[in-house]
Amino acid sequence: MNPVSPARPQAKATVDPMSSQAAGTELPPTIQPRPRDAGATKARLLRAATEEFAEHGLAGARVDRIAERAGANKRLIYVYFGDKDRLFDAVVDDQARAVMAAVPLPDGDLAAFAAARFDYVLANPTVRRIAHWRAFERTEPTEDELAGYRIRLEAVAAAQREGRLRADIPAADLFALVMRMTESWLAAPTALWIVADGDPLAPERLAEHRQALLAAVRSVIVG
Amino acid sequence: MNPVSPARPQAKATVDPMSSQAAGTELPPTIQPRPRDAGATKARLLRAATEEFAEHGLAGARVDRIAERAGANKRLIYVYFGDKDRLFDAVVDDQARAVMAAVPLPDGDLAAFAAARFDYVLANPTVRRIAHWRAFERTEPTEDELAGYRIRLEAVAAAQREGRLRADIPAADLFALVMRMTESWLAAPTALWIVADGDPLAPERLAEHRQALLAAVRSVIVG
DNA sequence: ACGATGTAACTATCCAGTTAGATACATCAG
DNA sequence: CTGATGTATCTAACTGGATAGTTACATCGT
Repeated sequence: MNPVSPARPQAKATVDPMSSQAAGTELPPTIQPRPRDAGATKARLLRAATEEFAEHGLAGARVDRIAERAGANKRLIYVYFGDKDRLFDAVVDDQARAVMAAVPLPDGDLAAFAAARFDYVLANPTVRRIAHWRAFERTEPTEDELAGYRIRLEAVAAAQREGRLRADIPAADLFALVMRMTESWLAAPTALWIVADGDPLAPERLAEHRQALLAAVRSVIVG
Repeated sequence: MNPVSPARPQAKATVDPMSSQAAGTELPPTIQPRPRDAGATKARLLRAATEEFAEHGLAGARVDRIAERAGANKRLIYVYFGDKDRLFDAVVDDQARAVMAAVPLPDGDLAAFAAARFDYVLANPTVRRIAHWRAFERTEPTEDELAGYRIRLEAVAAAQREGRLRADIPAADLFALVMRMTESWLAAPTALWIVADGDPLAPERLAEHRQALLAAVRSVIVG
């Protein structure tokens, strides 16, 4: 690759920001060298990547920006995660696992599920953005994710058999409908938000929508 | 503009692919020069851009690929549309206008609206992808779009006043819910599709979901 | 002294946007 | 009808800046 570049000595002394007896008056003002902690650094990188990917998507995200946000060196991304794509996968898996854990489907109670999911997505906006970008850029769900959906679908089917949920709609369709409904306000087109005047994200407005959402879900699930 | 370029004679003869008495045996084998038609070229570019942006988003789309898909020269994108961003805007506007025209909300009949929207999105997959990418990358709805939503919202509100739609949910919320429901199957996570076995896009399956969707919408809109 | 952790500088590639034309077609002068 | 001239349409090749990924070291903890 780079056959002609034999060492570059003493370059160090000229730029080392740590050397205390540096020539100038420039005593480095409390640049703590940060205690080394691979786990913490990796976690900071994952967090930074989550924000960056949420904002810009896979293609729009910049590896340099991720390193900067994490206050870590770019190289570490390649050490810990491999490359940009696998970092994205790591972020996606992490987010998917977090939602699955935070929003269960107790006893196939889709109304409770809808409420929990609305609250979670409201509190964690990145989840929705990551999920959507993932759906477009890449596919390949993880085994964890499949298992999560399998459990939820079985819970819905059981509740249908026991008459607690309407049975004239397939379990998957019913679940997909309700899941989608939970995002209807937060994912609504900007134009709709503008036309429906008032701040769409004001706490009272969100509370009002939450009630509307739950009323609608209740209507759907009983038939 | 071009102060130092006085005429440019006979350069032509050296490369003219049309000159029938060209030296070599290389008779250009039916490379039709394509009749010049600015409108058609522009339309081909817009169509190609729509596909490219739908597949890759704004950041992921490649201007060179768009030109190639259109069978046109890259330069023409800059002549006709300005730059990549404005080409994206053109695509978004075009798609938004198309959906607005194709999916009306007659008399605030949300069930009919849901059916029409489901059918349209099914037949035009790019619309959904473009809309989603737009929501993330850029905002700024057009005046046409605002007007479209205003009309639809008023139709819903009117139907609510006349008792044809439930009135305990704000018009905007009800509309957002129904609109979102129409995409629940097509936008469902891959994992859900896999877990609910069978081909999710098979005609019979789609017909089944369509029925489920309409049943659910009917439940929602009456209360 | 050795592996794990960290850093700055570098490179090869890609890609949006530009330059400098070339070709088709219309119109008009002779 | 004929060639000259202007204009809209189209093209290949280039450029400068950005960006993913690498190299060659440095330093810490043990």
